[in-house]
Amino acid sequence: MEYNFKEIENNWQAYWAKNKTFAAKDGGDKPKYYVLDMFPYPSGAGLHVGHPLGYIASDIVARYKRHKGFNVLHPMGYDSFGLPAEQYAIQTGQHPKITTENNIAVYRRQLDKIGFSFDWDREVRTSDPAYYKWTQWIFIQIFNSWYNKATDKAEPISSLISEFELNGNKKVNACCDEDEKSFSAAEWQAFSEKEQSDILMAYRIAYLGEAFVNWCPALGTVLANDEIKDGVSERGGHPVERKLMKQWSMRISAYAQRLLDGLDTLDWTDSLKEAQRNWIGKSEGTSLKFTIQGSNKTIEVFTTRPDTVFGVSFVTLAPEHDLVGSLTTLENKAAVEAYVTQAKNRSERERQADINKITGVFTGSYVEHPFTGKLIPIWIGDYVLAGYGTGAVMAVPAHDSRDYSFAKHFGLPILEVVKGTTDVTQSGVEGSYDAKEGILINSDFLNGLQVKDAMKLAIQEIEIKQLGKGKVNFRLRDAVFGRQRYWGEPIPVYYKNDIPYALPENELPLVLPEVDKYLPTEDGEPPLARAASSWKYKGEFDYEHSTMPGWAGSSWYFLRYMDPKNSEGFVSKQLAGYWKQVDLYIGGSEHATGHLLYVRFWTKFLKDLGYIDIEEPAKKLINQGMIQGRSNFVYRVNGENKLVSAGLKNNYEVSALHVDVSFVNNDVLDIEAFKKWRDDFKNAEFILEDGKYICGAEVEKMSKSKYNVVTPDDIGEKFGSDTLRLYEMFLGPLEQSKPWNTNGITGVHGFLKKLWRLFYSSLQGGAQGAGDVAFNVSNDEPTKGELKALHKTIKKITEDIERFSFNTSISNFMICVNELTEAKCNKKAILEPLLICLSPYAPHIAEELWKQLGHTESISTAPFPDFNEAYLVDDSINYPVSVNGKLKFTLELPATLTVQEVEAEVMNNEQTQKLLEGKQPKKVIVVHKKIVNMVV
RNA sequence: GCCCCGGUGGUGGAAUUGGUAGACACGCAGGACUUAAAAUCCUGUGUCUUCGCGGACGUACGGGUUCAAGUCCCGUCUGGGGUACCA
Repeated sequence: MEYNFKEIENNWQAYWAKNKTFAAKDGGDKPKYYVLDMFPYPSGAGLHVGHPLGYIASDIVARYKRHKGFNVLHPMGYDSFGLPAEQYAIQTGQHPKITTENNIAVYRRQLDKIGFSFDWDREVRTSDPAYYKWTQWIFIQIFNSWYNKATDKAEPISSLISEFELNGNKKVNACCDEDEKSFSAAEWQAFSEKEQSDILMAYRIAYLGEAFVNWCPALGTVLANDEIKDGVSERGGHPVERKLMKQWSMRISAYAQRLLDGLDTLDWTDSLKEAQRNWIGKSEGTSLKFTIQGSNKTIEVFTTRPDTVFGVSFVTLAPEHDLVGSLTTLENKAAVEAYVTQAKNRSERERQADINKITGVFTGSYVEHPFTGKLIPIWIGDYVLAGYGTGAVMAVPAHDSRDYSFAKHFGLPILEVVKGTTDVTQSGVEGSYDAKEGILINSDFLNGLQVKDAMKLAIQEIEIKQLGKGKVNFRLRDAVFGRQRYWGEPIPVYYKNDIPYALPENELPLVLPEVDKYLPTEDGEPPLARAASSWKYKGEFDYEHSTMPGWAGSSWYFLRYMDPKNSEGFVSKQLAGYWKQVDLYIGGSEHATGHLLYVRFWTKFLKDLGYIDIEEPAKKLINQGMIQGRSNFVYRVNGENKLVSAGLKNNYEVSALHVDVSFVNNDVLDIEAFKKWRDDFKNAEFILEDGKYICGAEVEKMSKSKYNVVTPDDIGEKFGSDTLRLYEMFLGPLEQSKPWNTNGITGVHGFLKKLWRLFYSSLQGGAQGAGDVAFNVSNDEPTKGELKALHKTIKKITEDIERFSFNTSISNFMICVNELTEAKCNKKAILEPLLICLSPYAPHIAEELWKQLGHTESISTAPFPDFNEAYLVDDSINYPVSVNGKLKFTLELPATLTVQEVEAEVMNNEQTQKLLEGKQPKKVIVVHKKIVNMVV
């Protein structure tokens, strides 16, 4: 029987589905192991070969852990709310639900074909009302919570209300909007319901607030920062502008410190943790007040360099700063007003476009230096951001590059206060000295101190003089939570007398209503405003018209898989307690600062409220690299219907055209297929080299428009899924990005055929046809060599899986099969354990051969073979002998020899004598069982 | 600019704690089987040099540490990713 992968793979996929082979049990004696993939957005294009890369890796781990005796949870689902389906709906009028369901069906078929061991009974879809009911429920919990800094966790809003009733807000230490006024208990009682609601809103973790958002007029929606690239929307490339809008937001900033601290407990890559640290952007410094000349008002700045306070040569305010109006003197009024208007109207895009253009204007006013009393001019500049710190900076041009550029541009003084490697005040020296190293000079009481010590002392002095205090700032902003779109979870809120109320939990889910069109209304309201007039709470009160952003559903889905059918809660406490954290999470690095921050945030929140026990969603995380496409080109002679082979293109004026990679094999074009592809090439003339048309090639992103998309289906059709799985792993390290090419696929396919032949061979050796050979496995005792080959492989494979080095495992399997083929080994005692090792990688062929060996149960839970060191011990060791570190020859010596005996053997050796030419080596180094090195 | 990760044959890549660089696979060349092809099998394949034995060089580049460096340290070049006026 030949290796008929098609039949084998179909049979076993049907078997697994029918027998629910991979269903996870919610408990039992086995230790649990949770392997999770980032679930896909089901796009219309289906899966391409890049998608399964991570899924194959996680599937190998899941299957391996089952062999190792774990109760494995390995689920899959769909992040099925999203803009593409909505865009499609806008264009075609088809309901996004329909498109989404169709796309999911395609994904499912493609996934099934690859033979993943998912527990499909636990599938979740974020767009399913039974799922988003709980997304909405969690939103309500967040809405009904505030962040208590005293206990450093989220608490129910009811505890805050009680405190307000008792003591007002004087003793409350919360993460809330800045500029909250203080009030007493009596004042609280006297506030109207609307006033109370507004105050509470400033404390809620999910809150309705005014926020500058990235408004995209063309899409009629608000975009997150990570949806904007180069000032235009990532999708569609439309211009984006800054606009102040009422928006639902999440107070993720309350969790900044915990999000930062938690990173230390995680087994994630350094680069990913670093990306999150930068995003959170903690900076320690101090606030400092500058008194305005001729006034009792002050300007408060935030600085991380209080040590350089004697180097301040001006103060810069953001154009939006409150004091701008009152500080401007009469003669500067016109210039300042013009500047402020211009700066405010500059969209984010324009600001980014001319990032290096320095602009600013002098107010005409001065502040007094807090220590020297010297007068310092107040400027306005849009390099200062209104939303960060206090919206004002003390400018120290000698030691801050932005202040430096500003000072240079406007001819302001530059005072050196830190003696570093360069003196910025010297002519010819360009740029500031920003390093936090050096000795303080020109700085009164700080003179002679190191920067670090000067910082401490400066803060101390500032605090004593009550000019300000040490402070920590975070770059992390609250996340806007509303989208003016249709295809998302409705926010479960209604409005009564202009006050937002959360829906009662027993009225969930608030189902997405039908609309006539998926566009904003004429007056700019979101699509949900198009819902029938009956779509009102209690038939009377308007619902919120925004929907949730894409990250809502994905911020807790890992919990739902634990208890997917639960109708009483988002997850039961008991099952959350059983499955706990994700043990291994695999997904793309593009989610480094989006999804992976939000899911950590929600996890911490749910823990604070006692629903789950874990602080972090995923212990270990691996980013699989991107699989890039490899595009092929043909070269058309300009103005003619003539195509030139790549090697000859320099002889002509040509333009390169993308050609569908399915007509190209090893860069050779299938001319007949190509002619049929597009009518305009039907009569084209081809200029060949060596009788072939050679295409040009380039590595690019895999995309439809570049005709370089390769789907797993094609490979599966030609070589089978086991080959696809092995090949994707064989390409290189999981985390590395690499272009897809099928050049080596025959190698892994050949390996599987060779494995098959170990079981189905007449064992005549040498060249043999693929004739009809019977299953032929013997029960003979294995030889020492065969056992060594097997156990070497068990050892390597185990180590490889534990460190997620899947590409090297495949090599090791190849080596093993090569050795067994060489030894003509068809012994059950060797082949049976080998099959178990291989089954996580190539499960179909493993199941089939396992069955042929006489087993009636699936191979999937067969215990992983134990590795026995004894089989690996060699009787002799092949010592490399080198002179001055350069290898000269190798010497086979008994393993029992001691270091001294090895040295003696080497020295007495003929070849050594020849090399030394009678001289004595200065030194001989023998590393036992490793190497011998002589120094001469 | 800053932060992170890389740079090894014609190609993908291996070398886990410093210890025989190039495993495994592709490609290429030659050969066997075949009327032929496919499939399969065998041999060779880092570069230079030599008829050959062999020798020299070799992990982006320049230094250093070490008996020994792809691996550790310093500097430079270069590719990829993240981030961007965050005071």
